[in-house]
Amino acid sequence: MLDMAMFRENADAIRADHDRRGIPHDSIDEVIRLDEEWRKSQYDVDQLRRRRNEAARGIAEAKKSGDEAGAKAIMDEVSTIGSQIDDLTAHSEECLATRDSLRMSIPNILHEDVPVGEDDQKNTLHSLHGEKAELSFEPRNHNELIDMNGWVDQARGAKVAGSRFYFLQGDLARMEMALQQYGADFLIERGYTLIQPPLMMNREAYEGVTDLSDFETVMYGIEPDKYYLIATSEHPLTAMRMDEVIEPSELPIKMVGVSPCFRREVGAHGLSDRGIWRVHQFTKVEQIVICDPEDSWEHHEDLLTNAVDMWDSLGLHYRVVNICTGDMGTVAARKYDLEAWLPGAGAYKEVVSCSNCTDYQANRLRMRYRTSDGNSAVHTLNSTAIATSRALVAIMEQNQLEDGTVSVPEILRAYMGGKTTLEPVAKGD
RNA sequence: GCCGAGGUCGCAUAGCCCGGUAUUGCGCGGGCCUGGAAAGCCCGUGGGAUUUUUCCCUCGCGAGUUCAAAUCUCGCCCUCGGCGCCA
Repeated sequence: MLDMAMFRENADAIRADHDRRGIPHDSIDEVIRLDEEWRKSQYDVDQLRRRRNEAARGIAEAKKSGDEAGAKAIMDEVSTIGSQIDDLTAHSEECLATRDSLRMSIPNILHEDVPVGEDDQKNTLHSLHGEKAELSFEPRNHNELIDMNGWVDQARGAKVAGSRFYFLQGDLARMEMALQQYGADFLIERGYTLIQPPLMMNREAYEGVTDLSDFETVMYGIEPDKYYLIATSEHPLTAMRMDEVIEPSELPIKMVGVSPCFRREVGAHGLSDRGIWRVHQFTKVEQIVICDPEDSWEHHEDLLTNAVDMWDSLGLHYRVVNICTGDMGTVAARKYDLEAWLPGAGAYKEVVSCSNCTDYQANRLRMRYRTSDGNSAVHTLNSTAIATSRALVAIMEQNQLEDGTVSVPEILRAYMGGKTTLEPVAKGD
């Protein structure tokens, strides 16, 4: 959510940003109008309250000096002021609530270097890492590999839960755990604190970190307890300091979260999504930074560097893209994606997303730090390190051998008892 | 789940019984003092509006009683302690 000061003092900057995104200004103008109306009616409410407070002091004064008749006179005079205040307050509060729910839907101000374009086709190449392996055979896609090796049981996942749920089995499950462990260790060594968050959040905290439409399309709600299953550990880790004033000496706060992630994936269908590429549940190792606004662009580059170093260390081929205006979403001011090469699919596909959300989440969360000039919103950043399901797909497709087995990236072998190849699950009998 | 005690400004604390302007300490910022510093003293320290001077809000959340609620009443949330259950 943008700071209200931005609408009052620099609305043209928001309008210019909407122009770059190709969206109309209506909401901005409406926020400004509602703000003016709120200020006007709130002023009237304040004046009435002022009269009430003065009367209350007068009554107290009169009673103290034993002037019961005087006290009674003032009481009669202001007997209806309470209901007047109630009426006016209702209107004032309505303006404020409407203003802010509209403000919640207005996206963050983009960084000036974000390329302009209407959809993901206009994302620009930032860098290319590793190279496409020359295979002497026709590559299989990961869906074929998991089937022929028995690494994922999709049919039974659907039976006990629903479509896009799955049982991860054998060596692939073991590598999934190795990826979690490796990803966490990698970031712990770079000074990040390992955090295992709650897997459910309440509505208020959740509204602080995400686009409101996500409640319909992304998050699972838990009834009757009114909790939401987290879609990523970014959400609880970022909301962790909600309603707090952070001492500057604590900044930057660097955390690595490891957790299961739950996503409804409403509306996602299609051949390209078969297998475990797009599923309702996976594990993710996530980087989170909460910092001084001065430093956030530097931290954004650091997060990207961490992701790049980690994916390089896995020996994978991928590219980094600079996300364009039309592909950006509401919360981030700038975003890089890592897209891994999938030879079976013949395409680069998203495996990491690295965002600077500037003060957008912090404003919603009322998350500030102390400055010599009052309290001020912090900046929040997040980046995937490893989303295990997608990393597994990238490793399977890039490291596949002619017989359908998969070589284990060297760096992971120590986490898998020295295993060098993923082998088929033994057919039970 | 049951019983008890709690939740007050960044932290800590007083006020609650008996309704009438949010207390004090620490921390932090500014000023005075100093060759410089420490100490000491003074001012400030949450959110909002504003005609820049003042006003309004804020004592876990919400409702009620009242001219007036941190204070009284009811409901809820959370924390701590004890008991019960339990991987």
